[in-house]
Amino acid sequence: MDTLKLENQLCFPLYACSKEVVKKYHPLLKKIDLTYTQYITMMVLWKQKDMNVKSLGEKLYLDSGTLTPLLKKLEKKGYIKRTRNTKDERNLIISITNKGEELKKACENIPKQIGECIPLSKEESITLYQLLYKLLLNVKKEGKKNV
Amino acid sequence: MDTLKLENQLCFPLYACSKEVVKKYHPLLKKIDLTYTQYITMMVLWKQKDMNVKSLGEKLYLDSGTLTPLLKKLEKKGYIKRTRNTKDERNLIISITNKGEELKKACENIPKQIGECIPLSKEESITLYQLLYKLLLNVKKEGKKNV
DNA sequence: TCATATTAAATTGTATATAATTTAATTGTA
DNA sequence: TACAATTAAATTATATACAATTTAATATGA
Repeated sequence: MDTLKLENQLCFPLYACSKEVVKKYHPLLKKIDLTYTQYITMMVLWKQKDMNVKSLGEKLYLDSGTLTPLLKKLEKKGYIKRTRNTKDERNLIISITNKGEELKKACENIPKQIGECIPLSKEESITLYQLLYKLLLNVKKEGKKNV
Repeated sequence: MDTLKLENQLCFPLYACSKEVVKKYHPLLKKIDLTYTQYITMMVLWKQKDMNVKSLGEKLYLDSGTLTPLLKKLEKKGYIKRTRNTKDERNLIISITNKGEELKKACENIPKQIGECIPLSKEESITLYQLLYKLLLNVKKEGKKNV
């Protein structure tokens, strides 16, 4: 078996799937002027109102190189505030604004609309979800070992 | 259930997993001065020696906006040639060079090394692979319907 | 034929991503 | 207390991604 064929890779459908599914979000998110990355950032903040950039990055698997410009955009749109922690000025605290809270209402139908695009049964979706998290959490852990 | 929680999304672990796994390729590909996207492009060309940009893009789920600069880089490295189809000058034919063929040898151990980073059993990997392709092929089809 | 439509790449503009480096603040310790 | 080490963001450099537009070539049909 040729291990260097695209069809024999596990990584490629992962990579392609991710892009195709994220693409499905674009027309829905465009209406509220959010990108996918901005959307998942807001999702974290809808649950936890305050958070520094590092914790946000750990949840989202993103680093400050991606988050710094993204958070400045969200601040400009009025959804978040960026303030230094007075106890430790190294930490930038991201906090959600009222306008940011309200944005959640405009997003309420998105998961259902995306769900309708996913051509998998409920059982298949659950299996996929579990396998992805198993992979994600353990690959991540391995990565940290090397640091 | 709050559908707008990161933990309740199927898309997020897909997005995060894809990035984390692709990241595992970087140290391996760095040795041969390839990026992941360049690597999967070469993978297609190792199997099929000649191909226009459109077909390549369909296989890789990438458009000319991504491929044009990428292919120019691969040409500069000497792994491919870019020539216009004389029968139809709109088509740019991408063909692999001898140097490009030889590159395959240097990549032979990569799939095994990546495989060792994937914390899934053989059965789990197969299940994941099948679910991803089921998702990929049908989401893609739906996308095309709208064109 | 010749204007129109279609097609394939390339280009443009915007937004990620990430490795590596830098800056500034804080911690730990000799 | 100094001062090295560590930490958190920001910055820099490079490479994707992709929607939308443009350009050039080809196909189509009145």
